[in-house]
Amino acid sequence: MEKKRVTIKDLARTLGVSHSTVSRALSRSKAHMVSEETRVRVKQVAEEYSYRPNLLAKGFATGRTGTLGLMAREGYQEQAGAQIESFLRAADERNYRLLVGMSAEWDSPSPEIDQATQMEQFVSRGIDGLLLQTIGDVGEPERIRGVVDGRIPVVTFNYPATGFPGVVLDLTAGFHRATEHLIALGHERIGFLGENWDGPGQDAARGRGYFNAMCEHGLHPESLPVGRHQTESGYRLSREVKDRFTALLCCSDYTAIGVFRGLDESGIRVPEDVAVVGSGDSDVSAFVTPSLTTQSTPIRGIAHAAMELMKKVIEGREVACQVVLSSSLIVRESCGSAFVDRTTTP
Amino acid sequence: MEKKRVTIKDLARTLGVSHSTVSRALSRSKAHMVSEETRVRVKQVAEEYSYRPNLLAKGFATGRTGTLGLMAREGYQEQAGAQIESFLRAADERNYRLLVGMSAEWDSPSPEIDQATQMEQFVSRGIDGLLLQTIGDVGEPERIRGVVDGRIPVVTFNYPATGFPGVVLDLTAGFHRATEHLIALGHERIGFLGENWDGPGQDAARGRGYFNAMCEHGLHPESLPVGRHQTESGYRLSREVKDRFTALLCCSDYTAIGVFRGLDESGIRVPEDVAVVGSGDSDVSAFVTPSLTTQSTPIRGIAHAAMELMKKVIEGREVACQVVLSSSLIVRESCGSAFVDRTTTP
DNA sequence: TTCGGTTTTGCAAACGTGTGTTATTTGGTG
DNA sequence: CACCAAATAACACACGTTTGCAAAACCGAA
Repeated sequence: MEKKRVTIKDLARTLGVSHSTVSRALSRSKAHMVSEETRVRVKQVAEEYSYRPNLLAKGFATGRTGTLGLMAREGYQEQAGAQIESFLRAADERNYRLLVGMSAEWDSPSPEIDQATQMEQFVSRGIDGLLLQTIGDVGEPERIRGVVDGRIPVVTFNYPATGFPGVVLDLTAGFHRATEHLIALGHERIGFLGENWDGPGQDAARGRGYFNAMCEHGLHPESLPVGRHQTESGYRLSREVKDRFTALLCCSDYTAIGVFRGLDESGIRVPEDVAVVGSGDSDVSAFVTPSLTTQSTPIRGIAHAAMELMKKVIEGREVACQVVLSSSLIVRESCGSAFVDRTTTP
Repeated sequence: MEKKRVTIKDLARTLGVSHSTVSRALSRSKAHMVSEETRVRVKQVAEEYSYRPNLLAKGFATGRTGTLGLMAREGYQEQAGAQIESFLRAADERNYRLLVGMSAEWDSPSPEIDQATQMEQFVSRGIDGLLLQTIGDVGEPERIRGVVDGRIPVVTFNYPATGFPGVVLDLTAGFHRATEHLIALGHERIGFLGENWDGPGQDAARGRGYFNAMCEHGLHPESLPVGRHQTESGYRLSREVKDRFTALLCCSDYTAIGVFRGLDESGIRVPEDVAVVGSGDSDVSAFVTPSLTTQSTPIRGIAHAAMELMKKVIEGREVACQVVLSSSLIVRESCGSAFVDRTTTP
């Protein structure tokens, strides 16, 4: 262990030139050209000695590291992972490495480093930009500013933060559409399994779509807060509400699967007795029984859009625009298809 | 943008001391103590000017960065993400940051950077150690050695690589047990949905357990290779094999869910007609109908074990041991429980 | 040959921090 | 007061790379 790596100076010595020449030969700087002859000579020797630049030193000297920070939020067990995966791919394709952090929100078992500290560490490590999963709570933009302080570009995703460029999925419109879909099918008692719509977060964004659609049709909206473990929460809630609703909107496909189970155990059929809508269009949603009508959330699209935005911001071609991606409703079996009269008050 | 950060020299200037004194005051080096008085003075001024050390420079100077590299394998859509998440937590708890990379295996849409290049970039960026998801193919240890060359500690997970310390889950024993469970329930025609058992990879490790158990009971093992998208593959395969088997072992819970759907559409009931076993014990597995008998794969345990091992290796207290974690079988509904005579040849 | 201009190369400083060596101060004791 | 040891601070260099500036080499033309 601890073998010494070949440096630019080593190459210079064996080549009999100065180390600055070697540096220039390897990194095609426009000013101060190096002759074609020495360039090939340098490259050949570098290859021969299998020279690998010390990117730490390089970043230190230039101020750019080719590394981006990704701060994700914990919470959605499966989704968070898939999202990180998408970002990894998107970054990779643009030749960026990713320093990944995740801030715990709920039941953190040990005293972990808080988000601000983590972000500061990222900045101190010389990231070229920060991809930040926002949750849209009050004071969030100020908090970000406090840490980053305009030193490095930030691109947010999941929720807009005023003053920062970001990518946002129009969950509100998506759930508005989903709710109207249910209403068009004749449903009136429609429940929303998610946090209340006047708070921050993604669930609330969905909730507002639901809330608006309900109000527009003179229906009474009602939310049932979902806890940490989505599938289990869906199960539990569905057993609690039983026959109070003819349709349930879930903020995650996994919640919907929990609902399936809970209703099944109560002898309630989906979609005949109760319609269920999910969100996420995860791999399984097409294959559960009944297959799940769900709001698509294009996590790859988000990652790509965020990376493109980041590139623009780094190059100074963009300052604070919001890229809004729309989500579509994927209709499958879990809501039925025919119009059914479900009026209970004769 | 591009605001200048406060450096150690700035502090030294305002304090009227040398920068080395400031450095020593902030990083309690054992030799060359600094007086308690100046220490508090320095700390106070550092706080006042909200000094943040340049970790890039620090890493450059010391050779240690407090960053670990995590090279994951793409493939298991949901699982890869969850695994990264577990590692993030485990690293965070030990005050390490994570540079994460993921190597594409199958249908990479664009010419991405290959694994070796990525690993070299990680090393060049000065990681203190590499957490490497191995797949156990031939020549893997040599390839790793070629890149890392004994310069930084490596801890593998998922599959042993000779010469490297690692954490491995005993999938073989797990599937051996699962197979025996099915045999004990009276099954004889048991199919394995996964790559063949003589190849590399996790599926094969599971397959060997299946293979051995079958042979030990004089039964004929058969594998059906699963493609990229697990849920869909489970669906497709289950429709192809129809009534050739009375039990199916899946390498992922999601494959099992696909199987559920496929069998259901063919009018085959689970578990009455066909028993199904999954792997992963994902959140949904307890809530699908029927709930899934599955092999637990403690991804958090793997992450924690790998991090503990990494710490030991970095400190030089360990060289090349393999930590073997065992997986248990979680029995639920999808295999039935009573012994049923399923002999078809009268 | 000498000159001017262009291309190529070398020198040296800089980036921020850590640390070995040396110089200074401090404090106690004879 | 003088002296020595211990504690503390300063000086200087190192880490590997980039880059502005100056020097050198080259080349063609007067």
